[in-house]
Amino acid sequence: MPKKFKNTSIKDIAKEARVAISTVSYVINKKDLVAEKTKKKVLKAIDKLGYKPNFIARSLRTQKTSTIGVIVYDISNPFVAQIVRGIQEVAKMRGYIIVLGCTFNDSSEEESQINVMINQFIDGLIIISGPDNEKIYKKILTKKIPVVFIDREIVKHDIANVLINNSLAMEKAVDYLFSMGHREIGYISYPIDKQITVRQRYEGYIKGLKKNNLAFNPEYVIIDEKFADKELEGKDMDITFDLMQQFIKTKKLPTAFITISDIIAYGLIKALQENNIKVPESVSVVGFDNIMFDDYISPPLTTVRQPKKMMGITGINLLLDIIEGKEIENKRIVLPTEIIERNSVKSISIA
Amino acid sequence: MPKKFKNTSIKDIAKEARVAISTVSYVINKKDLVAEKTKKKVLKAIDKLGYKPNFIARSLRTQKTSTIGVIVYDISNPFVAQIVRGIQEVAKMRGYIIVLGCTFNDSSEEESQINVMINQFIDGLIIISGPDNEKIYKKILTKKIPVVFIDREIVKHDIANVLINNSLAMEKAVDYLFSMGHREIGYISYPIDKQITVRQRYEGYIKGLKKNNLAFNPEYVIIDEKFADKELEGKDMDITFDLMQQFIKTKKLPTAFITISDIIAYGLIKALQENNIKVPESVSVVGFDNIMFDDYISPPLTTVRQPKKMMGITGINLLLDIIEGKEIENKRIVLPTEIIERNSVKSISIA
DNA sequence: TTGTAGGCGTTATCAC
DNA sequence: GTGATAACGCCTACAA
Repeated sequence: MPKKFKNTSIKDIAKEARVAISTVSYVINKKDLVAEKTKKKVLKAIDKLGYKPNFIARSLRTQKTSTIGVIVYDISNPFVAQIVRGIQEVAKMRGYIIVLGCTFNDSSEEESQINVMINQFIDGLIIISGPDNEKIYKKILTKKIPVVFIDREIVKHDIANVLINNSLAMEKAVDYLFSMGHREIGYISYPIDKQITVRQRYEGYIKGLKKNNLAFNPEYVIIDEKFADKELEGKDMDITFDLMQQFIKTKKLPTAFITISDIIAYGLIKALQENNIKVPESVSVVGFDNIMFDDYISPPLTTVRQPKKMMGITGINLLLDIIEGKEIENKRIVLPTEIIERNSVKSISIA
Repeated sequence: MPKKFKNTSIKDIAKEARVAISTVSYVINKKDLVAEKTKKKVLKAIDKLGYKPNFIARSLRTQKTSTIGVIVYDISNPFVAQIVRGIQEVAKMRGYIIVLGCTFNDSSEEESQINVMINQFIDGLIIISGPDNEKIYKKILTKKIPVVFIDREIVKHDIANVLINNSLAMEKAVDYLFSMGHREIGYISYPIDKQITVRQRYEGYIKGLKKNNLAFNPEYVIIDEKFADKELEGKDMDITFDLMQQFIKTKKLPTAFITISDIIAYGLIKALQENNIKVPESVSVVGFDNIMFDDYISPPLTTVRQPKKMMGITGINLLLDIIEGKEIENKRIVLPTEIIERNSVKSISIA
C-alpha cells in the first residue's frame, strides 16, 4: 500500500490559528460570521498549511456530494460526446463534478451503473439515450433521485426529459426530400421496438410519406437487428455498409434515403459509391445529428441538425435546478431541429 | 430542497438482524469471519431492507474512494474518446469509478481541475495529452498522488507515462512517402513549443527527411498558433481548411503532406479538393491517429495508427497497479504504431 | 463572536 | 465469533 499522506485537516488549522474548530469551519462556509481579525488569522493558517477541505467528509456530513452522474451508451460517439461536452461546461460553472459511465447499450450494464451511482454518492443523474428500460424508471421513481434523460423520452412517468421532436424532425426530412422532387424515399434505422426515440422517428417518416401522398414501400426500409448488437462498438458505419452491399445486389434503390444518424449515412454513402452509384446524382441521402464531420466527407452531408451541445446544457441546468430546489416550470423540454443543406441531396425533375 | 431519503444504514441492519454493527460489517467485508448462521440472518436483513453500503462513509473511513480522475482536453475528439473508452472498460472491470474533466487545452483550467480532484477524493489520476505544464508535474510529485499520463511525455520527472514513439512514427511516415516516390513532403502541425509530443513528431519528420536525403523546405511546413486557441472547440478541421485556402493561393504545393492528426488531414483534403486539386492524384496525404472515420471520407485516409483504446487500457492498468501497490517494472510504456494504407497516398514515378 | 459536542455511516481495534 | 467503541473530517445546534 502506498502510504497515504495525512492531509491537513480543519483541526490542524484550528490549532495553528489558535481558534476553535468551528471557527475555522465558519470562515470557510459562512464568511461573514467571524470577526475580521480572527478570520485573517485563520486564512493565514489555511494558506500556510495548504489546507483544502475534505470533500468526502463534507459529503458525509451534508449528504451532498456536488457530483452528478452521466450515463451514456458510448462516449466515442460524436453525438454523445458533444452532449457531454455541454454538460461538462455548465457542471464546472455551477460547481459540480461529473462522473461518467458507459453502458454500450447494454441494459443490464446500465442498471448496474445506475445502481452504483444512485448508491448515495451522487446528487443527480443524467442519462443519455439508450433503450427503454421500465425497470430503471421504476427504480428512479422509488429512490426519488433527481434525474434527467436526454434524447430518451419517458412517456409513462413523470420524469424530466430534454428532447427533440423526433417525429416532426423526420416528417420535415420527408417534406424536404419531397420538395426536391423525390418520390421514392428509403429509410435506414435501428430496430424501432427498443427505443421510443427511434420509433418516433419512424412514425415521422411514415407520417411524412402519408402527408405527401407517397406510397409506403417496405422494400425501401432497412431496419436491422444487427444495429442492436452491443458488441459492435461504434460500428454503425460498418454495419450499414455491409447491409447496403447486400441491398444493392438484390433490390431496387429508391431515389433517396433518410437515415437516423449521420454515421449510418456515412456507411450508406460509402456503400453506394463503392458500387459506382453516385451521391447525390443517383441517390440522395439525408443524415441525422449534424456531427462535425459532415462538412468533410464527400459529398458533404445534408442532415437534420440536433442541438447537441444545447441538449447537454439544457439537461444539466434542468437537473441542477431540480437538485437545488428551484421551481421547475417544465420538466419536458423540447429543442428545435433544422435541416442543414449540404450536397448529398439532389433536386430531381418530376417526370 | 428535495428531502433526502434517509438511507438504511448498517445500524438498521444490525437492529433488524439483532446483531452488533461490527458483525454486519464483517459479513459485508470479511465474508468468512462470521458463523454461517448469523451470516444468514444478516444477509436476510440486508436483503429485506435493501441495504447498500455507503460509499462516502466507507471512503472517509478507509481513505480510499475507488475513484479515478480522468483529465482530457476534449471529450468530443475521437482520439481521446477512444482512449477514455478503454479506460472506462477496465476501470469498471477492476471496480473503479471514473470522474471526467475537460480542460479544452487551457493550462489554468487543467490546474484547477487537477487540484479539485487531487483534493482527497481521488485515488489516482489519468491525464490525456495537453500542453506541457511544469507546475502540475511539481504538484503531482509533492502530493505523491498516483498519476499516469497518456500521450504526454514527462521527461524531467519520474512520472508514469504511456506513449507511442512519436518521433519514430513520423520518421516512418516520411520513409513511407519516400518509398512511394515522394520527394517534396509537407507537414502540418500544432505549434511545437507547447507539447513535447508534438515537438517529437516534428523531430521525427525532420529526421526522416535527413535520413532520406531530402532537403528541408520551410515553405512546406505549416505550423500555426491558431491551433493552440482554446476557444476553437474541435475546430482543427476548419482551421486547417482556412490555412490551406491561404496556402494554396500563395505557395507551391509539395507532392505530399503529413499531418499530426487525422482531423487536420480532413481539413487539408477538403481544402485541396475545393480547389480542384485531386487527392491523391495531385497531392498525397497521410494522417495520424486512425480514427474511425478514416475509412469513410474520400479518399479513405492513409494514416499512422495509434493504438488508442490500448493506450487507455494500458494507462489505467498501470495506474491501478500503482494504486494497489503492485510491483511496477516499467513506468514508461511505449506502444507500437503502424501505417495504415488506404487511398490518400499515390505512388509517383521518379523522374 | 467563539467554543463544545454530537453525529453523518463506515471500518478497525479491542475486549469478551 | 461477536460486541462495544473510537476514529475518519466535517458541519451545526447550542451554549457560553
